[in-house]
Amino acid sequence: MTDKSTFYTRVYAIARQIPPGKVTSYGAIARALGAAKSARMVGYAMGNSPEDVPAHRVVNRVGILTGKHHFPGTNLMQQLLENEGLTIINDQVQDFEQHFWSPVSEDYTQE
DNA sequence: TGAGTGACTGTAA
DNA sequence: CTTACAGCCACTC
Repeated sequence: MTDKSTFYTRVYAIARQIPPGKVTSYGAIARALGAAKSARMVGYAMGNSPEDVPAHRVVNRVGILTGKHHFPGTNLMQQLLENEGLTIINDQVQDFEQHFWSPVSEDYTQE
């Protein structure tokens, strides 16, 4: 715990960069860190993510709130996303690709 | 030190 | 189209 150079810390750094009203996938964050195969670790890291990390903006590759059960509330994650202006139906983000935000795309120029 | 686990992803049938 | 299986890395006990 004394060393913050863990993989988790890097995940938090990316998660904090997620703008409001946007969502991303675990694989996208993992890929941004250069460890695309460690997507599971990303989700696992979210379980220990501090409150300053919008973990509710992180979903799986299909836009489903896979980690909503890890939130204190039953549907808190969904409520938070809806509060961001997103539409959640059946624990799934509607127009996920439309609200998808890539952590690596921040270096790219928006078209 | 070793084995187990996981908020995932991609490919196959 | 849907369902199933295997791989993968980093962390904890």
